[in-house]
Amino acid sequence: MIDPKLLRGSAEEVAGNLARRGFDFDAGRYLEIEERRKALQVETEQLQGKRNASARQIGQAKARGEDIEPLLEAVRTTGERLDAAEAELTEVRSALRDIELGLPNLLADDVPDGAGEDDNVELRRIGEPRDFGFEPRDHVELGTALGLLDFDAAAGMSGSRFAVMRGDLARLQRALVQFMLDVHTREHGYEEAYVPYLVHAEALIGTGQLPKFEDDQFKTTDETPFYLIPTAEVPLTNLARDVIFDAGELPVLYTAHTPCFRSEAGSYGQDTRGMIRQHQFEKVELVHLVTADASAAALETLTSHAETILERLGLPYRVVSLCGGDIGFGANKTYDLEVWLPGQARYREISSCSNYGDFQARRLKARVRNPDTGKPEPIHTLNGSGVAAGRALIAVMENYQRADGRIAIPEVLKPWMGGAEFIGPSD
RNA sequence: GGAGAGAUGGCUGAGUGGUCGAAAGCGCUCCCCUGCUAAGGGAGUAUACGUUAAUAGCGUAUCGAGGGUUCGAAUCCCUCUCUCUCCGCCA
Repeated sequence: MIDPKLLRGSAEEVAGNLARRGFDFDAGRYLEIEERRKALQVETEQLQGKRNASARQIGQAKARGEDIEPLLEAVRTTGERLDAAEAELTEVRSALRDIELGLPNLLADDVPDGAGEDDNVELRRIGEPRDFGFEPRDHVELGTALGLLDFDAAAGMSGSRFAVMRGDLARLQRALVQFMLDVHTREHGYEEAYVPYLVHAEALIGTGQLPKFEDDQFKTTDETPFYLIPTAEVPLTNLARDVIFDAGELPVLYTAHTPCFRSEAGSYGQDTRGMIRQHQFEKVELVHLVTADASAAALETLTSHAETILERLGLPYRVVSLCGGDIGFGANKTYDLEVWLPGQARYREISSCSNYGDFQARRLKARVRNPDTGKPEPIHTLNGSGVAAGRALIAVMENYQRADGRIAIPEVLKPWMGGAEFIGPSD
C-alpha cells in the first residue's frame, strides 16, 4: 500500500511514477473521493463529540435526580444525523481502500524503463555455459530416460503441470534444499522457520497477492477459505504482522523451505513441457525485515545470498534488473537471477529478489519504533528465492548431464547423496 | 467432533450501563533526594485517524473481531475467531 499521505499530497506525482509500469491511476477521481472522506469524517466526529457531551450531561443530570426528558429531546436528531454520516463514511472509506489496495508499489528511481521482459537490463553474467561436445538434452529427456521423472503418473492423479520424481532424482532435490538451507542459516545468518502452507486471505492481502491476483491462487471451499501459499514469502513476511520492533531488533532474516502452489491461470501454452512451470514446486525463500534506510543495501545483500547458491552449484547465471513494465505488483525494485538451461539454450528465472519498501509493511502493520521520535514507522520488507529448488534441480540435471545420459552430482551436494558421483545406472 | 472456562494497556490484574482510554502493581523513561550501591519522593509511559507548521494542543475511535440494544456499552444481547481444561478421534 502506498503511503496515504503521499497519495493525498502528491497524487499526480504518484500517477506519473505508476505510469512507468503501464499502470493508469486516476488521481483526480481518487482526490475527489478523498475530499469527500475528509468532509464526512469531520462531520461524523463532530456529531460524535456532540453526542458524547450530551450523554455526559444526561448522566450528570440523572445523578442529581433531575428530569432528563428535555435533554433526551435535544439529542434525538443528533443520533439520526450521525447514523447517516457514519454509513456514508463507511462506504467512502471502503471505496478508498479498494483503490489503495489495487495500486501497485512506486518504482525505485533506478528501475530501468521499459514495457516488458525484453526491456530488462542485464547487469552481469557469472560463469560460462559449458561446451558439452554433444547435443545437450533437456531435463525431461534426461529424467524420463533414467526412469526417475514421470509426468504420466502425475497426470493420472492430478492432471497437467505436476510431476512425480523418484529415487535419486527426488533425493537430489532434497539435497538441494538441505544445501541451500544450511548455507543461509550457517553462513548468511538467517533463522530457519517452519510455517503454515495454508493461510487466510488476510495474510495474502498483507503481502500483496490479494485482492488483485485471486485467480493465481489455489483456495479451499470453506466458508472462510484457506489459500495454498504461492510462496513462503507469505507466511514469513506475515510473521511481522502487527509487530512493533525495537530498532535494535532489526534486521530480521528468515528463511524457509516450503512447497509453493500456483494455479498458473493465464499461462496456458507457456512452458507446458517439463517442470519449468508447475502447480506445485519446492522453494527456499529468503525474507529480510529492515529499517527504511537499510532496504536498498539489503536488496544487494539478499541477491548476493541467492547468487552464492548458484555459484557453489557451479551453475552459469546472469543478473537482470527488471524494467518498470515487468516488475511485480508490490516491488519497488527487482533483480532476477536467471540460470543457464542447456536444454533450452537460454537463461531462465530461478530467483527473483525484490525490495518491497514499506508497501507490505503498511498492509501488515509491521513497524519499528523510531529511536529519535519514539514513534512507530513502517519497516521495509524484502524477499527473494534462495533459490527455487525445482528449477535448480532442472538446472543441475541439464548442466551436469553426461554424454551417456547420467547426471554428475555437484560437489557441494555430495554430502546429501551418500557421496555418489552421478545419478544413473552404475556400470 | 462434544462439554465447560476465558480474551482488558509492555506484563500481571481490577472493573456488570454514565466524567473509564480504563484502578492498582510490575516494568520502562525523566526529574528530585541520597558521597558508591540499596532505599525513598515526583512526573510521565498505547495505537490510529482528523485538525495543525508541530512528534504542541484539541477532537474522534479502539478493552479479541463484527453486528445489535441505549441519550450513553469494557460492562447487556447476537454471531464469529482464538486460547485454556476435560472427553472423543488421530500422525
